[in-house]
Amino acid sequence: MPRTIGSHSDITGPRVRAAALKLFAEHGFAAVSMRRIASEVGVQAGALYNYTPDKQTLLFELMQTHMEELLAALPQQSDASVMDRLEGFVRFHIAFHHERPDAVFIAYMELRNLDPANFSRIEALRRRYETALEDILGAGSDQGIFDVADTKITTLAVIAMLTGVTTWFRPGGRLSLRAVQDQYWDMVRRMVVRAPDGSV
Amino acid sequence: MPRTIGSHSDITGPRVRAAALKLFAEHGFAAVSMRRIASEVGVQAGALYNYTPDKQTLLFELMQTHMEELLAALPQQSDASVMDRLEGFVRFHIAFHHERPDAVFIAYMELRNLDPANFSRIEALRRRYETALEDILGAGSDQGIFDVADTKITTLAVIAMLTGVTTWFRPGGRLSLRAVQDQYWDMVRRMVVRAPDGSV
DNA sequence: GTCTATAGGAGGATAGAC
DNA sequence: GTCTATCCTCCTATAGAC
Repeated sequence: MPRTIGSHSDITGPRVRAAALKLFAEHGFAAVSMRRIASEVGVQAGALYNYTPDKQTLLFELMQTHMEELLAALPQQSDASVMDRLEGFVRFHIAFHHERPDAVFIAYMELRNLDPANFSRIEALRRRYETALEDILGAGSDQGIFDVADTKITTLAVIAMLTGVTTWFRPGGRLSLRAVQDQYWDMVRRMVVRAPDGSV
Repeated sequence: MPRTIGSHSDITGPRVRAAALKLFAEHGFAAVSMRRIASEVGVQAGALYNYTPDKQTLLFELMQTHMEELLAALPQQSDASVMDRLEGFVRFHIAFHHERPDAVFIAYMELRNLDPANFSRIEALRRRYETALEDILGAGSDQGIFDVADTKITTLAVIAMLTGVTTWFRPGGRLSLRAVQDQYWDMVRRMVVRAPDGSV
C-alpha cells in the first residue's frame, strides 16, 4: 500500500546509490556534484541527505558493499585440488568483475578520495581477497605443484593482470567472456605451474 | 644574469608542472584547485596562467610529455632475438614506470578528465606503446619461439601485470628493483614461451 | 612575471514549509 | 520524503596595477 504521495524511501535509496555508482565511475568522485546525482535520480539535492549523511559516506558505502559482495561470492572449494582452486579463482575474478565494471572501477580508482578511517576499512577487505589467492598459491607450492618464487608478488601480478580485463572487455566484441577466461587461465597456469623434469 | 625582481619564467614553469604532477597524482585532477597548485609553487593563482591557458591543458601536457618520454626511452633493439627483446621490454617497463610513479598514475587514472580531442591524442600514443610489445610477441610466435594464442590479449595482460608494480613497489622495501624485474621477467617468460616437446 | 581584486558561477550541506 | 531557499565556501579565469 502506497504511503503519502512524495514518499519513496524504499525505491529512492537504491536509485541514489545506482546513480552515484554510475556517475562516480564515469567522471570520478571529485568531479561529480550532489546536484548532478540528484538530477540523475530526479530529485532535488537536499533530498539526497535522507539517504546519506554526506558525499564521503556515499562513496565509502558503495566501495564497502562492492568489496563485501566480492568476498561473499568468492568460491570456497577448499576440498578441491590446488589446480582447480586456482582455475576457479581466475574464472571467478574475471566473471565477477565483468558484471560490475562501475563498482570495480571505483574500488580501484577512488581509494585516494576516502578519508583515512574509511581507507583502512576498505584496504582490510582488499587484503582479505588477496589472501584468498595467496593461500592457493602457497598450498600449491607446498605440494610441489606450483613453482612460485614469491607468493605475495605472484598474487599481485595475477590480480593486476586479471583486473586489467575490465578496461577493454566488452560483450559482443571479438571474444566471448568464456574465451577470455580460457586464455587468462592458460596464461596464469603457465606462470605458476612447475615445469616437468627436464623441460627447463 | 638575473632579470627584474619577481620575474622567474625559466624556473617557475617547471615548478608549476612539478607541483601539478604531484598534486594530481595524490588527490586527482578534479580534486586539486589552481589555488592549491599555486600555493605549492609559492605564487598566487593568477600567475599560473602565464604557464598554461587553463587547467585542462596543464593536465594534457603532463600526460603528453609522459607518453612521449616513454616512447622515446623505449629500447629499439630490433636486431636482437625476440627473447632478448621481450626481456628488454619487461625490464624497461618496470624501471621506467618506477622512476615516474606520479606520471604513470596520472596517465592511467585521469584519462576520463581529458576532453575528447586530448583523449584521442593520448590514446594514440598509448597504442603505439602497446604495439611495440605486440610486435615482439607476434615475431616470437612467427618464429615458433613463443606460444601465444592471441597477441592482443597477451599484450594487454602483460602490460597490466607490469604496471601493477607501481601500486606496491617502494625502494628500500623487501625486494630490490632488480629482484622485482627478475621475478616479473620469469613470469612473463613462462607465460609466452612455447613448452618443449613432450612437456605438456 | 607576479600581484591584488574580482567577476561569475558551482560546490556541500542545512532549515523549514508542505 | 521532498521541496524551495539559502548559507557560506570554494572554484576557474580575467583585469589591471606594479
